[in-house]
Amino acid sequence: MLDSAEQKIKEAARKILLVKGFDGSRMQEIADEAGVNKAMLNYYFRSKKALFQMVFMEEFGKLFENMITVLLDDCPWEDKIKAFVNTELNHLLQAPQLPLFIINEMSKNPHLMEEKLKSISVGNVFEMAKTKYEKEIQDGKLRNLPFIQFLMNLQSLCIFPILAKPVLMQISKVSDMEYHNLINQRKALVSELLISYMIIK
Amino acid sequence: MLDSAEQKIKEAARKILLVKGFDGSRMQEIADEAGVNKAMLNYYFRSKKALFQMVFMEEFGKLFENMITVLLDDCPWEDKIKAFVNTELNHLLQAPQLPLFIINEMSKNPHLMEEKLKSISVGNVFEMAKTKYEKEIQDGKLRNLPFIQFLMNLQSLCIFPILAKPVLMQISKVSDMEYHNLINQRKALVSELLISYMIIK
DNA sequence: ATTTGGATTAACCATTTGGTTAAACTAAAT
DNA sequence: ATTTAGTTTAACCAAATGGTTAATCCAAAT
Repeated sequence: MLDSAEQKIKEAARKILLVKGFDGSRMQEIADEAGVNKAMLNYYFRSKKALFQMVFMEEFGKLFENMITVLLDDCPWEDKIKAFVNTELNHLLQAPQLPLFIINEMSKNPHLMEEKLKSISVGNVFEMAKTKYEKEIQDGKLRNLPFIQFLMNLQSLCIFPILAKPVLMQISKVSDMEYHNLINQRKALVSELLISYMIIK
Repeated sequence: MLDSAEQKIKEAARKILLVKGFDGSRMQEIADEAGVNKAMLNYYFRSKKALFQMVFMEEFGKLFENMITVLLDDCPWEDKIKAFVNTELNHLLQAPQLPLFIINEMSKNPHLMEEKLKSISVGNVFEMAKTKYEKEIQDGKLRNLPFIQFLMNLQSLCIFPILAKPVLMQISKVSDMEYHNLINQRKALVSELLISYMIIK
């Protein structure tokens, strides 16, 4: 059932936890949002921690789907960068709370997602992408930059402006809509910056 | 007095709040860390909120000192970028919890630092730096990129790898020391990336 | 020696919070 | 009609938490 109590709780928990985090969220608030009795949360999910971990795992998975898909695709790196930046920024514009949520909870408990990481075998994907990347370097098609640094650059330029939105909005005094436009502008700008630096012609 | 109760509380509060945030911190824990009775926190700082705001304002100021100093300096932009990246990354390596703390609490309450921002007149500094920047563009010395986008790139590349350390460490499987080295490597890499893109020769 | 005023403490309080439980409800199976 | 098993609810509980207060301490001023 799409509107079973369990589903309603899941969705309510996702909504509340993503915005307020573990410490900031209240079981009662989630129950209210779901429109069910508070005891139902414990009935279906045993504890606040278990409820949180369920939401965290699901959201954490989403964050990596995009990266994995694009990095393993077999198109030229120029296209790969463009595709990555576009899909990543589109995804983030629709779920802007996601990165702060992940980083926050990972900082509190770094081992939170070790199992999940293994289950989606991020390690393998990382290594495969790295191998492809290094092949291109040896072929003289990419600049000789450590893969991890390239990944940091890529993710930094996409994610940080979403993360730091409230800070950046205040210091640059732009409206919500203007900020949204700035992010859309970035799709082309970030691709251009990375490609001009990475691709050897 | 450097070790007056008030000072001890301040320092303990900074230490605890920076790591655990407002919701995650307990007054008792701060009191223990400071080695004073819990009632002293309310005696000197009225409430948890007031104590938090004091710490937040001070830390927030620190984050901008560097940016302001470097951006308003009158050296060539190539040097400016190098100086910015170096001092910023050095600062962040010593206080890695700072950006997450700021972004976190700003997301919860975007109006938290409006007054502080005015008191250090971030708006003015931003406009002055922007004017200088646009002058260089008109002189054909810098690429024609909106100032805010340049600032986003600069800050993203410096801050995000510090913010996302726990996530990046897990997916790339590097140790603490290796991560520290990666960040040190970035000082040159980030400067090079930005300079090669921005500076027109 | 006494007074004075800030600093410090232990005890206390009201509220919030995550979690439990026993009873009640419901719908399907017998 | 009765049983059964899962679902839902209200009431309850213990622990934690931010904050208050009255009493005490202490050093400097009188």
